[in-house]
Amino acid sequence: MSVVTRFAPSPTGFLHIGGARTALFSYLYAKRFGGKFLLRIEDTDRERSTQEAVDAIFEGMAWLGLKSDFEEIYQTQRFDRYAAVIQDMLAAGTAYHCYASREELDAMRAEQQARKEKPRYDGRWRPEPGKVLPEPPVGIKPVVRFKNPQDGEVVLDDLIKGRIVFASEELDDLIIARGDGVPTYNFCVVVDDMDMGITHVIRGDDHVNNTPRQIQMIRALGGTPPKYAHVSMILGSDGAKLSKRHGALGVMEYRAMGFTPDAILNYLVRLGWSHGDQELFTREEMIEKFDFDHVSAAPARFDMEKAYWVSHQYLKAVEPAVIAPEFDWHLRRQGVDPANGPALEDVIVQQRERCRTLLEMAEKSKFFYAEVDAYNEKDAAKHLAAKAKPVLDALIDGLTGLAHWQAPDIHGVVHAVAEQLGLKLGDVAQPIRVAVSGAAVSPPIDQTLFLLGRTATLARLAAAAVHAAKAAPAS
RNA sequence: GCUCCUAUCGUCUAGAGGCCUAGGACGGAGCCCUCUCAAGGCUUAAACCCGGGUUCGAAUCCCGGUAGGAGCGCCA
Repeated sequence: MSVVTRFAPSPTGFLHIGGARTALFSYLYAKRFGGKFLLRIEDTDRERSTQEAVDAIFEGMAWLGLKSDFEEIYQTQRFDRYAAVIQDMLAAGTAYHCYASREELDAMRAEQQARKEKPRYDGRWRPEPGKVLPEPPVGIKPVVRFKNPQDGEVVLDDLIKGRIVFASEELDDLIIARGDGVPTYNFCVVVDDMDMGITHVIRGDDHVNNTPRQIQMIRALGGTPPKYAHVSMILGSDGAKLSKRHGALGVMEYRAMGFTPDAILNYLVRLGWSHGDQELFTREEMIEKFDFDHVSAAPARFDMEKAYWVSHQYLKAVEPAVIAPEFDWHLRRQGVDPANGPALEDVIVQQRERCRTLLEMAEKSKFFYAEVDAYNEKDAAKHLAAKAKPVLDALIDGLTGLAHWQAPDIHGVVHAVAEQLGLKLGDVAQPIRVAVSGAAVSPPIDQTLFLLGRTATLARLAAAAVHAAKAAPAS
């Protein structure tokens, strides 16, 4: 049987990092076995579901490159099917009407908690042989409850957590259709997973306690339960649960931070999963090697430092052309036009070993595409003081006459100036850096000038010379 | 409260009874290299939650604590 997995978010917010990891695991597992992966929108709660959230989820999945093998499915478009199944269950006696009001149920739960019991439905409308049910009150629309078998136990052989056994009597009769007829989550999931031939349900471990009831429903419907893998959640770096108030970020925010999709995926796949000592995986390797045997059952903390390291490894390893579009996106976001300067690929090659993210790279590369509007104060004070004037003049002189604007030739001029003035290379290179980039950090100076081009270089050196001439003599 | 889950360096993890003097990676510290920042190379500190068992032998198996977490809706 071919593997079919699904990612089934409810559209109540952006695609967060934990959801992205669950989606990734589902995707990888399906691909590993040549199966299918599908995306299903669980939007039965119309109060909380929004179109913006649906769009945000699609956007996040698309950016990560986790493509569904089918057209997206919306539960709200399957109401007819759910209604038919509920009718069947009512007819078969595996579900029943319950007329208890919300107030009645609230009171029941309050009493149970006062008695230090687990709050649960007490079965007051559950039909049993020989039991006399109350007369249905008029004017009340009943909910439909699943009649959960109360004998024996339900065994869940979880691919990550191992065997978990639940006593059936712990499972109360959950509502599968509201008073207005709208079906509920636990029921829709069961019907959908059966209808769609889902073989492996991979989801957050906040669902383990739902699983035995879902298994019971599947059995009541005559189906065979799929395999389950409950993935632990991701914690913040302080070990606290990630929430909207506390550090929970949508995947698109990681884009804004300068991560590439592959880097995020690589970081996430190693969060809770391992393959020996291997840290870096291409997408193909992830697919080839991912398995649940090595997924940790314990929650893991999101470590930004390690994520940055993974990001850096990707920037250094990947073909520059692959990340050029994303780099372009960041430069434009920084307000510069990438057309006004050297080819992005060339800049990437020079910058990537000193940048952990594309955001950082864009910030450090702006000067290639826009004028330097202000010098870093400290750097200018140090390197563009009066004593820099002769250095800059000599450089302008040497570079103006340069026959070929190539890195080795530029390198030659810089060395010659240093020698001629009896200075160390750094004493020449640093004033140039500040002059052309505005600050004292840049790629190797010959590469920097080569990429910047002769015209811009000379103009910026000249401006710096003016600045140095006006500067107070070095103390 | 009840049910369920989890527990190895600060963090992510390797570990399937002897290969463990507990390995790798991030981060930290130090040194080397160096035109800046990096990158790179080398070195280094750092962990089996506690207590009982089982066994010739336990990080690994069992039991009990402890500490975290999840769930207990006409939410998903």
